[in-house]
Amino acid sequence: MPELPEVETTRAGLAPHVLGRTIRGVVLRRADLRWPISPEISDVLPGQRIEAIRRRAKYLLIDTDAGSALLHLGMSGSLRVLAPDVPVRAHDHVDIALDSGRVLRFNDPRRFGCLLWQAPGTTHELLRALGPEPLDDDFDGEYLFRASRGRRAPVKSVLMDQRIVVGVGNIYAAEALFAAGISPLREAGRISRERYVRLAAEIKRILAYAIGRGGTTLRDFISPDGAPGYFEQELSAYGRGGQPCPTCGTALRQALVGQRATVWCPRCQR
DNA sequence: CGTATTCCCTGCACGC
DNA sequence: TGCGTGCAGGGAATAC
Repeated sequence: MPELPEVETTRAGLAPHVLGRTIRGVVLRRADLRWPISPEISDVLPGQRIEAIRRRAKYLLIDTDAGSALLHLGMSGSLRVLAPDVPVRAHDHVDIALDSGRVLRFNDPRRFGCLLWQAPGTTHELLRALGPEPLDDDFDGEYLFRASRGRRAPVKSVLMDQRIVVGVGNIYAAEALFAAGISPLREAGRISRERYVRLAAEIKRILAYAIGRGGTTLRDFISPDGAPGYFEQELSAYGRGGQPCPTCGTALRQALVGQRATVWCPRCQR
């Protein structure tokens, strides 16, 4: 389940292997992902040089002068740089062969991911309405406070709304709310500026920490075992429903919020 | 407009 | 052992 930290570590791990490389060819084994893979991936990419690899929200952008590949890992996607003779496995949908002799391979069992095309100088429709990056300076408590005025939805749903802020998925929403002492059920429009300042700070802290951890697991990006793990041991709330709160020992509660499994401490989070 | 719900897909953890 | 069932989840699409 790639969340923002996993996407960022993927970007950073790929960069030294793909920057400045020319694409030799593309092999498409299966095109029906979330949406059909754009034809430009096969038709335009070969022969192009990779000028940059960027991240926006949980999307990766691989830039060339002819346009950009826009890729989302969905819930189960992974990108690895491999020697050309590494056998193809189940769900290896796309290979992008590089002039280094290596292959950039996209695997996605559940096919919730996508691989689309963004023309030069344009912004893809999927990226247009996105909110700020949580680690950028324009995202802070004051911003969250203003963006949430009048919103009656639970704060967790608002945090996970990509138009408000990108890249805060189920895991990190749960962890940040726990760290900030805010109940995920609380009406977003009724939370004080002060508490949003704390929440924004916790979001930044936890994401930055996870990116730092991801970086260490991804050092060996070429190995077949390149999948980044989360710091599962270190999660305080996510996936721990029924277990004692790490702070006060009260049993953590679990319920659906916006159709997402949600865990919180009824004592520490108000 | 904001909010709630549904759906896409496969692997895995269960229980019998 | 093997099957069926339910769940997980990002986020667009749809329904209110």
